[in-house]
Amino acid sequence: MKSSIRTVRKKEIIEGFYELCKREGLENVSIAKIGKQLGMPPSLIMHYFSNKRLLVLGLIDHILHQYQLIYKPILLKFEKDSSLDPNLLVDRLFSREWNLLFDDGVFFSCYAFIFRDSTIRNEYKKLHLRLRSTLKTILDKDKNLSQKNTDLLAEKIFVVIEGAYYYLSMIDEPKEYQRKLDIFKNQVLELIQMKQKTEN
Amino acid sequence: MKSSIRTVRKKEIIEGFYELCKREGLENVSIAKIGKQLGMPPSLIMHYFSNKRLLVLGLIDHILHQYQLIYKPILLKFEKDSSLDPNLLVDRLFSREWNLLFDDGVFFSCYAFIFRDSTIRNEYKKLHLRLRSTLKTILDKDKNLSQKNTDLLAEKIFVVIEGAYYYLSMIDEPKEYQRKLDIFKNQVLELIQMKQKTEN
DNA sequence: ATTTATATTGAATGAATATTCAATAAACAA
DNA sequence: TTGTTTATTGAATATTCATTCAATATAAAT
Repeated sequence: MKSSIRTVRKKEIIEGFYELCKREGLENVSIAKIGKQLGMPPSLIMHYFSNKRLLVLGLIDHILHQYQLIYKPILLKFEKDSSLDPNLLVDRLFSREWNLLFDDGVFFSCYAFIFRDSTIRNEYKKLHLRLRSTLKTILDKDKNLSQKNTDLLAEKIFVVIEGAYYYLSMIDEPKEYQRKLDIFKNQVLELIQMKQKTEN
Repeated sequence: MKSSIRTVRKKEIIEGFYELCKREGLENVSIAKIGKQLGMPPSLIMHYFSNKRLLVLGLIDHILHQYQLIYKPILLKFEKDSSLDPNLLVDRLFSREWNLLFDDGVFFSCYAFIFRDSTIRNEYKKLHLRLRSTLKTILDKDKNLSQKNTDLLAEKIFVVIEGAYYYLSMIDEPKEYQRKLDIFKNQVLELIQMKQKTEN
């Protein structure tokens, strides 16, 4: 009830924008095209987003929100159990089921904005800090990792995840993909099971 | 002498394109703007690149070429010496002096194309395979790493480098940047000095 | 029911877009 | 020098772009 027309429509517009970006690429989407996709005049879109930058900002907000929605349940699953099966954790961290909900092309197109827009850069940064922090919370629950620097460990784990996300996006041959994925999963496993030093 | 007008002009156009992308972002650069920047009519640009896709393709070719030019000397330095100082290697791998020659924003904008253009995807893939292969060659020269799976090691090292490249791009505070950089450099050092298993 | 605020429409704007074309100039080959 | 290919120009195309505006409809508040 509280969701006024305004809120609903803004969401609808951003989602239409996102769909078009998936299909045609961010650089090819115009306000007119979004209007056509949603069956509304461009002027209505301008009514809610008074210029295109705000529209892009809204899209990025949406994407980062999605990103978080997908990662978090994976991680929260382990917040219930106080014991931690490293293999299971790693499996979940590298699970790509989110690919159905989430388009990598749009993600990287938007990521490119961080280099010319500090607002966007900070949003991205905040998201990644949150992801690391959640992972640390989970690692802290593991008795085997007590007295280890889990902050540091979370940092090292995520840099592999992000490198893998970047690198694997180029691979379309399934066997090659799986082979490389296994390497990176193993790399993270080794980090978790390593005699972790406290200082860097 | 062998460089015909055609070759020279094409290069000039791509470089103008690249400069504009740095300043204004790939999505805001038009053929007319490139023409203005270079003092030539848009029709001349179309004479050499018959449509915009070819222009983008040329830009990506240029970028990947630059990328390679910057990495390779770093790595080739170690091809001369048969001994390998891991600290020095890691320093070079993470050196960001290339930032002066190379714009990260343009790189990621172009990277986003891999998701909708398989030609571009393959170009990016080829580049990354080459980088890993060069690193392997270097690692193979180190006696301490003999009988280790250097293929695998190169893969693990580069995924950290790439994750770091991605992640550090968000950090503008120099101290924080340095702190994180040190973590990732150390992570690679540990990989090199680790008792590396032969299988995965 | 009347007022007020918001939502929606459709038409219009001028600027910018990629691309085409015919004409001229320069470079090259014979 | 003549002929031919390539380089360069500038004007023109139709289309699309983000954005504005005034008019109308709907919803919310009184």
